[in-house]
Amino acid sequence: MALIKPRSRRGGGRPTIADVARKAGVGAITVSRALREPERVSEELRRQIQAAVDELGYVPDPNARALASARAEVFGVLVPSLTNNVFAEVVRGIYDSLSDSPFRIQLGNTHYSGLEEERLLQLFGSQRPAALIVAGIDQTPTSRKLLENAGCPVVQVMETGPDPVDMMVGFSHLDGGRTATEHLIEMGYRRIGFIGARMDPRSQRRLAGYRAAMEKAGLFDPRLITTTPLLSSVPLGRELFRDALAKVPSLDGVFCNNDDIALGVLFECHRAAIDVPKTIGIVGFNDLDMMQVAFPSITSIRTYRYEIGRRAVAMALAAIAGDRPEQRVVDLGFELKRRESTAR
Amino acid sequence: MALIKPRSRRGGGRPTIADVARKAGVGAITVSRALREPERVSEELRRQIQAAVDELGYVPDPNARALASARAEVFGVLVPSLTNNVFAEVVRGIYDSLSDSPFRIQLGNTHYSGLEEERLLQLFGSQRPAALIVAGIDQTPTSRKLLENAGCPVVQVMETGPDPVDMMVGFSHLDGGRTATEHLIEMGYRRIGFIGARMDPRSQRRLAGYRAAMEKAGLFDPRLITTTPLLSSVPLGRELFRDALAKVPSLDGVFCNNDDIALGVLFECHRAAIDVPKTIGIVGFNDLDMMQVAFPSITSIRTYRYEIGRRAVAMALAAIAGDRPEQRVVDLGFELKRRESTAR
DNA sequence: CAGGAAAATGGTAGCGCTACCATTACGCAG
DNA sequence: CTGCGTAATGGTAGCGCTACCATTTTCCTG
Repeated sequence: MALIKPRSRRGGGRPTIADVARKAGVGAITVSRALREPERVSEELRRQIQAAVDELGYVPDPNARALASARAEVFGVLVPSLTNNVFAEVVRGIYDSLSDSPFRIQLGNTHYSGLEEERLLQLFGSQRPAALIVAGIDQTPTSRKLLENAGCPVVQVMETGPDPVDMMVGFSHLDGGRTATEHLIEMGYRRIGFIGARMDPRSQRRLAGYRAAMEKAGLFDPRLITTTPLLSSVPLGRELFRDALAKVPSLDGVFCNNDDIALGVLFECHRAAIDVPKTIGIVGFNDLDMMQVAFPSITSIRTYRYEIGRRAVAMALAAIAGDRPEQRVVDLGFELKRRESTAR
Repeated sequence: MALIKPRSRRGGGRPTIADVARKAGVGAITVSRALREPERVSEELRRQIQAAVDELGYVPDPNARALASARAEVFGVLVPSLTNNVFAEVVRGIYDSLSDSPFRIQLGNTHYSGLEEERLLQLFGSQRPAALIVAGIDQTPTSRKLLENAGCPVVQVMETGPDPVDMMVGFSHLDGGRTATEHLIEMGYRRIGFIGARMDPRSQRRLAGYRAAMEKAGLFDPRLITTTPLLSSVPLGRELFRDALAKVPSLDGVFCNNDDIALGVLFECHRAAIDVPKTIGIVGFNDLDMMQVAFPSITSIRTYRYEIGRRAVAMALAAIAGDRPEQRVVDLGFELKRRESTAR
């Protein structure tokens, strides 16, 4: 009956780095190094240690690691919505880019609320993340300060702008809105409405692009604009279009703030037997894959959401590795996809 | 020139619990308690401590907390896809239910891969999460063992089944598939196809439900089934429908494995001038909100994804609090939404 | 008013890991 | 053979917090 030191009362008896070290006959620190910087440990010890790790089924405790190194292997990601396909794609890009790395992802949903964003930033910051990726460039002053003091690379995504906290990947929503509207004008539409839900800052800028194009063509009329603070959806698109049409019966085109709205408009046109594109032209935004198979297919502004996510991670990873990219603001652009819904 | 102990070289100089304790004139442990179990600290000290916390801007370090208590305030969530609206809704339910709690969420994307699931479970487990929520009930033996040994409440979501690891919230996909198919039969359709992409276990069970209904009615014909391992999408729905129709020109109805596919079918019908519901009846699955505004509106099986997420969290929270619910398997059911696409 | 339970507070000793600074081993120039 | 730079390894001391076990104070009961 040996007097063995009892297994620690707390940690649930999982093997620790000390167990591995004992089994491999080396110091704990060497195990730590073998795991994190293998090139600094001799070939032989590395093998021994690996064997011990496998045999014991050792998995490092990320919490202990984070505490000791004052750095968690976590990417904090903040988006305003989880169900909106646009952000889901960005998030997917982020996940795919990080799946082979040691980094975990901490995803936060701000619900389009600045206050919520501050709360989450505070929470995420307390973990000492390796990097932060946040959607949008319109942080509150408090949030901005939080980002600046985060002590890690920060990437603002979805949009580009003049004053990055650190890095940015996105495109110009204003230009997107203008391009969409100019296309409608070019195709001969005149009484072109803007329909948008959930007018977040990006939507506001698309609207500004719409307005710029309309004013330049001498077609602007505030009555052509229909918006709501409600969350965007296909049914809502249908409702808003009916409102818009009731307000301006001479409407002959719509630039929809996103594809959900556009689809709602299309369905209402079918239902009301309004000819698309003859009577009404429709342009969406984001180019969800259903746009190209809709009947008629819907013209839309293609955006590179997935790529934004990938790029953001690539830039953050580079910054973590020490080489700050010289190009701190990356504009991924967009592309107008001309389709049947505007082919008058 | 006092010999003040230098600010720790590591932790970046943020205030710690000791700083708060000093400022409030109490012991560190009392601060810890005031923050976690306020009712165990006297009114007065609580106020003093709160004041110190506010003044210093103290935020507890979750890593240190997790290490000391061998328990991280983290919910691990594993889903096969981030962009599929179905899982996005479940995840949204989880986030909304947890937003006012101290728990963070660790979201993992398995890409429908058992291996990836094992990897993530291993990773998540190493953090000692407070609870695990995983999609599906068909874990590999390794994953199942990992879940059983996680040492925390586990909720399997999306489906119900006979043998929960711990708890379950979902519904019967087999019954859903059967109900959808029976509806088509009842409405007078006879050559009813099944169209499905990404045949994960849930899709397989919907197919089984379809098959059961068809066989019972003496209508089953394997040529009516069209599937692909590709990821589901609206364009793919269109493709598959064309394939199905080429294979079986007499097709007069389709049960689509999900609403994306159904929408693709509808668009193709428009394009090919096939009358819905006269010539072809369409039923979808999940009842995305666009189904009710499509033209014609599409019959679908309504599922309660958001509610599944909420319920899963509620059950996990209850288990954490110590009261294991006696009902460990919760069936949230589904509802057939009859619409124009089957109103022959 | 003693006795004892309960409430309120604090001290100590880690949790499992890594930063920092030795220490040792080795090779090679002088 | 000495001296010294470099590579490889290890020991020590925390990281910031909480579990565990005192200790003190308060308040009841008989």
